[in-house]
Amino acid sequence: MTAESLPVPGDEDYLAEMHLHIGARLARQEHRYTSGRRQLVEVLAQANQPMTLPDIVAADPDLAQSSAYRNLDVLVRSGVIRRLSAGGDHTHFELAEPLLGHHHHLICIRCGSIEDIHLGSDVEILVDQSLSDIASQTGFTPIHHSLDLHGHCADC
Amino acid sequence: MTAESLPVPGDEDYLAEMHLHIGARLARQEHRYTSGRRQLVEVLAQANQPMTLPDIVAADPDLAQSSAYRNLDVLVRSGVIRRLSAGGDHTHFELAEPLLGHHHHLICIRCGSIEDIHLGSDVEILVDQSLSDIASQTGFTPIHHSLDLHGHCADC
DNA sequence: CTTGCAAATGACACTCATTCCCAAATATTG
DNA sequence: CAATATTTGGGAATGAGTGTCATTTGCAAG
Ligand SMILES: [Zn+2]
Ligand SMILES: [Zn+2]
Ligand SMILES: [Zn+2]
Ligand SMILES: [Zn+2]
Repeated sequence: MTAESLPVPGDEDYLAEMHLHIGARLARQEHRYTSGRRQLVEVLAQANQPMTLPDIVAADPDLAQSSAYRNLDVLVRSGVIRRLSAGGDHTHFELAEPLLGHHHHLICIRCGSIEDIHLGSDVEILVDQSLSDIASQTGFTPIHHSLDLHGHCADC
Repeated sequence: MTAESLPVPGDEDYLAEMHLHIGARLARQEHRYTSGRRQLVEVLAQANQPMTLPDIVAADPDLAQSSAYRNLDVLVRSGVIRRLSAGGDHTHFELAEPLLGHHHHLICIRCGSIEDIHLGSDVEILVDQSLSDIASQTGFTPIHHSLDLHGHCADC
C-alpha cells in the first residue's frame, strides 16, 4: 500500500484509504486534515452527484458556512475537490478526478441538478486528440477538458 | 430570401441581414429591436470572442449597465445571445449558435479569457451520439452539448 | 503533561456581480 | 395628437462568496 495507489469505489476500505491519501496530500502542502475538512470530503463522497454549498451544509449541519467555503477552497487548491461552474445560482463541488475518475455531466437547465456520466474511451481519445491539435496551433497549454450535456432531467 | 436563411460570416450584408433576422425573431415574441439591443448585437458581432459585461460596456460606452444586463437577458431568452459560465468573476456572452455556428472554447484558467474553436464533424458526430445514448438511458432530454478545453492561454 | 506556536474556526462584516425598482422617455396604434 | 405598452437608466437592493479577527485547536518540543 503506497501513498500513490488509488482507492477503488466499492472497496470497503474506500473511505478510510481515501482519507489517508488526502491527509498525505494536504500534509505535503502544510495543511491539516481537520475534522471539518474530513466532513466535507465524506459528504461529497457519499453523494453521487456534485453539490452546492447549501446542499453540503444541509447534508451536515455541523458545518459552518464560512469555514465550509474556506475549506472547499483549500481542498480545491490541493487538488482534492473540483469546482464546477454550471450556470446556476451556486457553484457545484465534487471530488477531484484522481478520486472520482474522469467523467462528464448531464446538467439540467431548469432545476440546476448535475449528474455524472462516463463516456467510452474511444470518444475520450478522439476528443483529447482533437483538442490538443487545436491548442498547439494557438499556443494554448491544455490542462483538462470539460464536456457537458445540457437539457432537462427526468424530473423536469 | 426567407426569414430562415442564415447569414454567412464574411458576407458584406452580414450585419444588415443579421439585424433583420434578429428583429423578426424579437417581434415574434413582442419585443422591440431597439437601438440599445442592436448595439449589443453589433458589439458581440464585431468581437471574435465571448465578452463580459465590462468588456461590452468598454466597447460601447453609450450602453448603460442596467439596460445592458436587462437586454442581454432578453436576447438570451430570445435565442439571439448565449450565456457562458466559465468560472471567472463575470459571465461571458456571445452570439447564439444559429448566428455563430456550433463551436467550442479554449478557457484560460488564469486570466479568464475565452476563445472560440471549431472541431471536426467526425468528433462532433461521435460526441453527440455518445451523449444521446447516455441521455436516453436516464430519461434526460438533451438540448445542446458544451465542450471546453481549460488551460493557460498564450499570454499567460 | 505543559507550553508555545502556527493553523484553523466561526460569527459577522464586507464586496461586488447581477437584479430590481420606478419615474421618465420612447415607440406603436389609431 | 392621444392612449397604451414597452423600454430606459440611475440608483437601491440582493445574495453568493470572501475577508476579518478574536478564540480555539492541533502539533511538537521539552
Ligand atoms: Zn431538472
Ligand atoms: Zn462530476
Ligand atoms: Zn490567459
Ligand atoms: Zn463561443
